[in-house]
Amino acid sequence: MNKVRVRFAPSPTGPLHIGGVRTALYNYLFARKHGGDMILRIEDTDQTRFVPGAEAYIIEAFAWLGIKFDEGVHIGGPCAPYRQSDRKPMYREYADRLIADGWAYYAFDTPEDLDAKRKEYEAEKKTFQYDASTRGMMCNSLTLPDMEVQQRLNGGTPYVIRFKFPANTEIRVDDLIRGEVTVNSDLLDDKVLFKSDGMPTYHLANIVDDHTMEISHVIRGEEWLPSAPLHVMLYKAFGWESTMPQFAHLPLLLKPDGNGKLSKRDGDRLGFPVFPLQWADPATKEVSSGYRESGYFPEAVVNMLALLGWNPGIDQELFNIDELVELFSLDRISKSGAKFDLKKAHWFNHEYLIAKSDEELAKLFAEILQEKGLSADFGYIIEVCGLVKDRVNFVSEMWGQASFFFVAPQSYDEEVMKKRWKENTPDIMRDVKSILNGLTDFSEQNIHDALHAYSEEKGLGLGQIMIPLRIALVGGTYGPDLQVIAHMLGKNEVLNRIDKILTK
RNA sequence: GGUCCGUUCAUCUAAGGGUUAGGAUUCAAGAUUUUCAUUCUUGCCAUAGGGGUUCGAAUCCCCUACGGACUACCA
Repeated sequence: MNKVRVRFAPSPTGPLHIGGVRTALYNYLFARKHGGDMILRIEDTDQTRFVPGAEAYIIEAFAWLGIKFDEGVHIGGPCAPYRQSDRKPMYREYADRLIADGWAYYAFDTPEDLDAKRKEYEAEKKTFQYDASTRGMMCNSLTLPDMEVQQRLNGGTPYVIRFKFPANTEIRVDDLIRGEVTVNSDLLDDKVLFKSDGMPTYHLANIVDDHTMEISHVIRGEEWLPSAPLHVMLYKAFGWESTMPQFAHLPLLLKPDGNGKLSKRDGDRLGFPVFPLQWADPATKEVSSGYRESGYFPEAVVNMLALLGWNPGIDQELFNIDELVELFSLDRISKSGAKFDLKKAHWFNHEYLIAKSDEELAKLFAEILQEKGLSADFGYIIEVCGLVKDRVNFVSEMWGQASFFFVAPQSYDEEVMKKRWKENTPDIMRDVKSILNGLTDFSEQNIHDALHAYSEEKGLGLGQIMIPLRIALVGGTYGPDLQVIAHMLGKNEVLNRIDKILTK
């Protein structure tokens, strides 16, 4: 087998969609698994859809995710340039070659002509297709006398170059995921390969680039399956059949609710990111959320994405990227589309969060504290993180679980107060205050022993003591062990907080 | 409309003709926790429908239904 070389080839028309990220990930895993190369190529043949910043966004997104390329626009390589607009001069000769060999022809039909034709057909409830059955009545180098064609070409009349599909031919695409797909050429239209603006279309540029870059496997989304026969025919037309890459068309990522392909709007509508990084549309200023900014760990996103449409066939679900590389294989990719599951995405992030060290989390949490204008001993923050990490899915949720470690509660959960703050509670709290005040060593053990002794002495249920005390210290009935909290806050703070709730 | 692809619990999926159809997430219950969460245990929940082939079908074939993609001088 030749060396594995795969590419991810996005269009810089906006932020990278999470489905595209998955496609890139599968390419990456496949390349690593087989010791091959992973290439980042930018397909910007449509100048009208170019969005500034999109290319940089794509590169930054992969850097964040830890998906590394061996060659590409950002790092160069033996097949440079890797941006199709920079490769523009080389495509023309390939189009000419196709024409010379009778695989393509010039077409002079204007967009208006084509539009009119389509309308005409539509009126008869038919669909117009530029193909073997209709090209004879259109304005092209097949119907015009050679001289006129030359005149038009020389005179600067706009034209496109179309692929000339042979009539009634079965075209077979061998897909690594779907098996054999056969289509009759009569169903395909004479696709434009070269546009009137001098740029190739995706189809031409793609095949030329994949060939010259010696791509061995084309792993891309299922939306490309319908044009795969054209691509196969192009390889044939160029005489590159023997080195044609193998195809693998990935199932689509679907909306979590209802049906259809996951789209940009779904994210905002359903509250989850569709993009790896936050993106502000330069034209509309509209901001779309990103996984990074939402607090997802890149490893969690990679793990989750890897399992959306592929699985290793074992019960394990948590894998780091090296394990994924080790286990990955194209034949375990499923054929049907996968719906994004927000809850499971949260779970993945939770698993990666609790696997992190308290210190790592403390670094992240310290940033949040800083934003709130709070500071604390780093050792203390580490301890807090250790206490609350298994209760959250995101670092950003830690504040909600741990604010009382840094500031006294500003309010008390009313519902809990109503239920738990009884008539005799103030008296109990006063007792508790003086008991705690009497402790010289404010250790967890001492606090525990003192409160238990008090409970027995007075014949009070622990709940009557501990829950009000918890409300005083925390603000509600949640949080880690109360003795631990009290110890960490320190005697003065504990006494102050009891005072505060008593005088409220 | 046409072409192509697809269809196992709510969701991601396992089971490459023979299992009580397995796991994970979600949800629910119980245990633990003086709180909340964690954790543990348990439970609920699926082969789209109909025909074949076969001793035997989630698995192979056909039809139907449903879903999706594509159908641009966009990728």
